[in-house]
Amino acid sequence: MQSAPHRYHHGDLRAALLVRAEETLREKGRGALSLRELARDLGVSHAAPGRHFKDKQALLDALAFSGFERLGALITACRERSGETFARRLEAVARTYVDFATSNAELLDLMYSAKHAPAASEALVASAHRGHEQVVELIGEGQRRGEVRPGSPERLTLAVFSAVHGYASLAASGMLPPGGDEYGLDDTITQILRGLAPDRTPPASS
Amino acid sequence: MQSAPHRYHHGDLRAALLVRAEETLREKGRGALSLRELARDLGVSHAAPGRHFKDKQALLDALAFSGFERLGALITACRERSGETFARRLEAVARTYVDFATSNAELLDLMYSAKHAPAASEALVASAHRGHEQVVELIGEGQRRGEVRPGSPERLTLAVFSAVHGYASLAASGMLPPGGDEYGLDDTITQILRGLAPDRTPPASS
DNA sequence: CAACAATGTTGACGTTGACATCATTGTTGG
DNA sequence: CCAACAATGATGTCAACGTCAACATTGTTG
Repeated sequence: MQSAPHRYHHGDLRAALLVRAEETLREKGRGALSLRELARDLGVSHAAPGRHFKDKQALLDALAFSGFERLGALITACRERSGETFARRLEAVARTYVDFATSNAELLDLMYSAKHAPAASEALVASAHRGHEQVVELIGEGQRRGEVRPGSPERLTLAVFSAVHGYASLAASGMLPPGGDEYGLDDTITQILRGLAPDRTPPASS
Repeated sequence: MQSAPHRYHHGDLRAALLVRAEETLREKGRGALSLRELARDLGVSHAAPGRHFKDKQALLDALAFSGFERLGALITACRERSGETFARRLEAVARTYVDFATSNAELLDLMYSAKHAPAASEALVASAHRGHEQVVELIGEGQRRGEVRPGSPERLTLAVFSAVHGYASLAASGMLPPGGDEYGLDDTITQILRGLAPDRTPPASS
C-alpha cells in the first residue's frame, strides 16, 4: 500500500467524496457534512470538491441518488432469492426495506427530503420509481397466483409501499421506542397482507 | 403604523421567532433558515435569538415540538366532529394527517428528523406519542363497536399509523407525481380498513 | 430605590460555501 | 515529439453564518 504521498491528481476524487460523505452522514449526521472537511479528510484543497459538485446540494443529490440505486438493487436481489409464496416474497422485501432504512437512517432522510434541485429531482424520482415498479410487479405476480385480490396493481402497490415506507420511516427516526429493532414489523406485514388478500367468500347479498 | 419604532424589548421575541421561522421553513426550506436573518426580519440584533434558544438546533427542536402539538390538536378536533362509523372517523384522521403533511412538508420533515438533542427528543417523542395514542383509542373504540378485529390495539395502530404516515411522507416529499393532490389516498385508506376488518361476517348489531 | 434577573446590543472569532484566478497534469492532433 | 487543450487541483478572497463574551437597557421585587 504505497499510497502515493501527494499526487497532484487524486485519481477518483468524485467517488471518494461520495464514500466519505456517506460515512460522515452516518456517523455525524447531515448537519455535520462540510465540503471543506471532506476535502481535508481526503487531503485535497478546500475547493477541489467544487470540480465535481457544483454545489453542496449537488453532492447531496448524488448521495440520495446512489441511495435509491442501492436500495433498488437490494430489493432486486432479495426478490430473486426469497421464498415461493407471494406472502414470503413481500415480507422479504419489506424487511429489506426496513433494514436499509434503519441501517441508513440519515441517508433515507436525505433521499426523501423534498429539497432537491429540480433537475436532480427528476433522476431521483425516476430511480425511486424503478424500485417502486418492482413492488408493482411482485403484486401483479401475486394476483396471477391468486394470492392477491384483483384491482389496479399500481393502486395496491401504493398502499403497500406507504405502509412499508411509513414503518421504515418511523423506525429510522427513532419513534418506535419499546421492544427490539423490529418492534411491530410482523404485525404490520400481517396487516398489509390482510389488506391484499382476496375476499374469501364473495358477499352474495348484503 | 402603530408598531413602536424601537422598543428595546421586543415583547415576545421567542414566539415571534417561532412564527417567522416556520414561515421561512415553508417558503424557503430548512437549509435557508438562518438565525441572523430571523433576527433581521424581526428587527432585533443578530444575537438576540440566542437569549431564547441556546442553539440553532434548540429552535428547530421547538419548531418540531410545536408541529407535533398542532398536529395532535388537529387530530383531536377532527376526531370529535367526524362521522359516526369507525371507518369514517379513521378516514377523517388519515386525511387530516395527510393534509397537514402536504401543507407543512418541510415541517414534517423536521418533526421526524432523527437529529434532535436527546433532551428535546424526549419531549418530542412524548408529544408524538400523545398523537399516536389517539389512534389507539380510536381503534379500541372500533373494536368495541365490532368494526375492528380483536387484537392488541397498539399493534394494530402501529400498522395503521405506518400506512398513513408513509403515504403522508411520500406525498410531502413529492414522490406521488401523477394525479391530483391525493392521488391514491382512497385506495390506501380502503386497504387499511380491509386490514382492520374482522374476519368473516361482521355482526351487524350489538 | 437599589439590587437583580431578563432581555437586547455590540463586537469579535472561527467556520463555511462559493467564486475567481492560477498551477499541474493527461490527452490528442499536427 | 510536442504544442495546444481540457480536466483537475491549489490558492486566495469574500460574505454569511453560529456562537460567545462583554456591555446596555428594562422590568421587577425586596
